[in-house]
Amino acid sequence: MIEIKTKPTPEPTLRRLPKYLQLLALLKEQNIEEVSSTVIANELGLDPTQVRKDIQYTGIEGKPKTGFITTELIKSIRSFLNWDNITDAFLVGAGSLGTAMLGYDRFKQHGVNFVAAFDNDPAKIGEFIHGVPVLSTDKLTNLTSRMKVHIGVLTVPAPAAQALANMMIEGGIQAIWNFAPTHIKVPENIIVENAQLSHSLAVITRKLTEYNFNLGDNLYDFTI
Amino acid sequence: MIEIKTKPTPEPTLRRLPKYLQLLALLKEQNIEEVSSTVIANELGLDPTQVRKDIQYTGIEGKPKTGFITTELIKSIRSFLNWDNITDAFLVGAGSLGTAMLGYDRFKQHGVNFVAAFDNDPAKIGEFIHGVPVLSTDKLTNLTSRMKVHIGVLTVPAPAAQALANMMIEGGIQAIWNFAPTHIKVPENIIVENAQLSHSLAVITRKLTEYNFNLGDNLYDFTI
DNA sequence: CTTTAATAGTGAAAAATTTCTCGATATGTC
DNA sequence: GACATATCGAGAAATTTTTCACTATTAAAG
Repeated sequence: MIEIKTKPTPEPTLRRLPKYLQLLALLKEQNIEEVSSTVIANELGLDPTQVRKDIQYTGIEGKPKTGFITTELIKSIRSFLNWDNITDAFLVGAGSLGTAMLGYDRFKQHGVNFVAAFDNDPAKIGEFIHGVPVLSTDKLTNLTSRMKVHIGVLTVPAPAAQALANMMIEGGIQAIWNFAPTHIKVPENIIVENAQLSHSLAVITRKLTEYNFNLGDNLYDFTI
Repeated sequence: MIEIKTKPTPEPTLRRLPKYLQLLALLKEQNIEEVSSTVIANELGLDPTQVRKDIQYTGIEGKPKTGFITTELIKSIRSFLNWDNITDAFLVGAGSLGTAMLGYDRFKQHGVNFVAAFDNDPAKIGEFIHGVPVLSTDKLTNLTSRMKVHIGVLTVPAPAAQALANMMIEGGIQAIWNFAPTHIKVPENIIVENAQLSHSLAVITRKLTEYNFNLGDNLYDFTI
């Protein structure tokens, strides 16, 4: 008996893979046909071994001395992330952030296709935003299950977030991309990816403080 | 001689601290005066020790059996993140995402104050978006240095990102919050926080794939 | 054809982060 | 006032992630 256990991919790796894609797109534009981990690492300020290990997760093999074929590497990463298939998604909350996201062309390159947006504002319901129909949140649960949508993007104010998340979960959603500035509680089997601005901002504001405190170095020595 | 070396705060900790603030705001609303690491951990699905260690970075002390005083804990975290001071910031790129960010009230709670936006679209220059004046990107370098602005938010298309980042750096910017879907190269002493949607999306789409592949468990055994 | 240089791939080491264990202390109860 | 209980704080252990060291392979130069 052979037992194969698939380890989940480390999250840090998943967050770096799109960076490689961004760079690879530039290289492809310049008709650079081969690329090595070393080049990617130098370009992005990372360690070459780390890049190589990240790439290995996607299953592609490189050749010593030359590295990887640019177009194949792109394919491999995109396929690994499932960005070469179209996945339907709902957007919940058609405010300014939600509207910006509906108009964000780039999602198409990542396989995300917004089939409907939901809002509770009667003025918005029935309208189309960037070609996507805005529906009443009343229909959220029902449509999630009927259309078998697996990704829900939550761009609503904090107080509304949990209830709307629950509705999607009831409808069988598998993953919630949470932009609402609040924590949402979900069953274990639901994937939640938090994309709150504040999380990211905290890194900046604290690092700025530490940086200015330490005057350009992470070490601050003083003598008494 | 006593030598004190300040270690930088781990990034994972910085990203969790705002989560605690979100929860603490809810507890405060409910007039809950004391809160323990255990409660926070349970509420957010984290480990109590981890919560305690994160909180310790902010310098506050708790009491056995009861925990922390809610309002003081909020103060401590906010102060640690420097969210109790107002920091001026520039927004570069007044597109739909940029506009959404200028209208995002919540930044005031985090001490971020947009003093100007920059764009190269003549139709936008001279206008005000959510009360913030839109200026020509020609003035970016000069104003960054004259106004001593330390945070620049980059919400432009990929091809424009590097040049505009360079202009801010030339003007003496210290931190760039990069929403442009591309990597930007900066000198070592500049803080770059990448907030690209694609990084976050990759986690979702891959996890969905792994989840569906493994049918609800991270282990998939089969026998030959 | 041999030598040199660059890189993939692998396993080990190191570093960072998370989780566990335990003693000390505060709160409330019998 | 003694006792049970919950939590903090600190150090140790475990886990995860990154980096290092080495071998094998390929391409190109001499």
